[in-house]
Amino acid sequence: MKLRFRPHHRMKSARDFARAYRQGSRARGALLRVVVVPNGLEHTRLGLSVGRSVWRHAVRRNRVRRLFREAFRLERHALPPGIDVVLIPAEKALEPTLERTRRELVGLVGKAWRRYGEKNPAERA
RNA sequence: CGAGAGGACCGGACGGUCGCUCCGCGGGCUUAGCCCACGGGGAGGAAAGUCCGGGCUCCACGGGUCGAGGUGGUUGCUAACGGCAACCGGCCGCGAGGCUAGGGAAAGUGCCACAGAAAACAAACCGCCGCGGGCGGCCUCCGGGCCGGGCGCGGUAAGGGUGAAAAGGUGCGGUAAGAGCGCACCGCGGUCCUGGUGACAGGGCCGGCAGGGCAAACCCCACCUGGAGAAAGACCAAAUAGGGAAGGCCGACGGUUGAUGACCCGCAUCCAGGACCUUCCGGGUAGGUCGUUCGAGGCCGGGCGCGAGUCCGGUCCCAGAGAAAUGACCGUCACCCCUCCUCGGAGGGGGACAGGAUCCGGCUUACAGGUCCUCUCGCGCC
RNA sequence: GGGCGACUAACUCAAUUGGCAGAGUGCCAUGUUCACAGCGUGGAGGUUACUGGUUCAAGUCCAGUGUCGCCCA
Repeated sequence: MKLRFRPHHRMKSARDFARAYRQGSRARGALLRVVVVPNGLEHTRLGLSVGRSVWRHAVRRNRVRRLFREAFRLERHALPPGIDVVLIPAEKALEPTLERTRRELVGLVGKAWRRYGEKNPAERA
């Protein structure tokens, strides 16, 4: 199984993010807030939103982004296909580790995806 | 050895596994593209702050003056600069060196609180000194003499006091007391000479002294500046709506009896018109491509220059992302700290400031640890 | 990426041309009341965001740094 992360695995337009925030279901943990929404594609896509309030310095902010992306890359096949996943840091001044982020990512996406099914029973079929 | 001054530089190294991106070459497929394999490139000295200057792009543009903003020793360097170099002056340091917005206050305006007599036209509070008349006290050889405080007129700027600042400083002479009043040295102003491209420096002569500070207050002088900024700008260009042109179709109702077929009705053709169809054209949104990395470029050698730099030759291609890559997890070895001890090992911990977004030249700010060179002062030894 | 602004007592704001940093609310003490509120009296509280410079003197002028906020799209 290839653990690739290609450009088409990334949410690229403001419309994608707006749809996720408007229609998606959310879940929150110690490290992550996640938003999930179906995207009508066969694969799962990732969106990152790491703002300036998390860390003032770009190096620290990039560290958070890169760890989130790495966790998504490694766990992509454990997630439901055909959804958009937006990851947002849960706290300011976050210093995540890869192991914790991977565990929390899988758990929270599953939780949010179940919530989406309860909210939209028709689409689930 | 200790204490310091200046400058240059580094910013862990190597390897493994899984990934990202660009370029080259080859291959495959369902061929605007996607995928695979191989080789190569992939953050910084500040990439940062955005404080200056330029390249580049678009807009505006006849010239001059005024205004506004900026800069401010001189000479150079540079594409340019508020940068840099060398030099000059001032201040600080025993010194190596450091700091320096450092033009003009005899163009004008303004400000100088409090204190103080007085804060800029100069003047005189306490003083000091002289003269005048009067008062009191003491002495007396009865002529007067001495002392005291007060008043009036005048001299003075030494002393006191205030202040950040009060009409050069020190010394000697001089005087009723004083004062550049006179003299010497220092300072200052003018003028001439010499040296220097120059800022300035040195010297001669003359003048007894002109005159406060603030221009990062207004201002004057000299010089500089058109505006916007890559989200600049150029090109390609869906879907939908709308605009224009041509053709088709309709022209049944409706068209001052629309025109023609002499006239009327019908009919035909044509015209106007049309909410329909096709094709084309231009504008233009989403989206895409370019701008976009070969450049005031790096390295090496040589020439010129004290230097900043510059010229010549050789050589190299050295990040180009785009919801935005340069990452994640390990191992080994160096470096630093702590603990243990069989003094050489074992165990544990640590490594700063910080991430390109159009590109350069500077400035400023942040920074663990470390390397090298030159110089100064002190102590000791030879 | 580019262009601007603000920062003064615990809070909200003043401070002329540079000349002793103030006001209201709040806080503390005290009086009044059986008690509380209110009112009266007195008082404390400041590195003027920070670091330098100009000046005799800086909250004010100049430069740099930090934090917060706004605008362009």
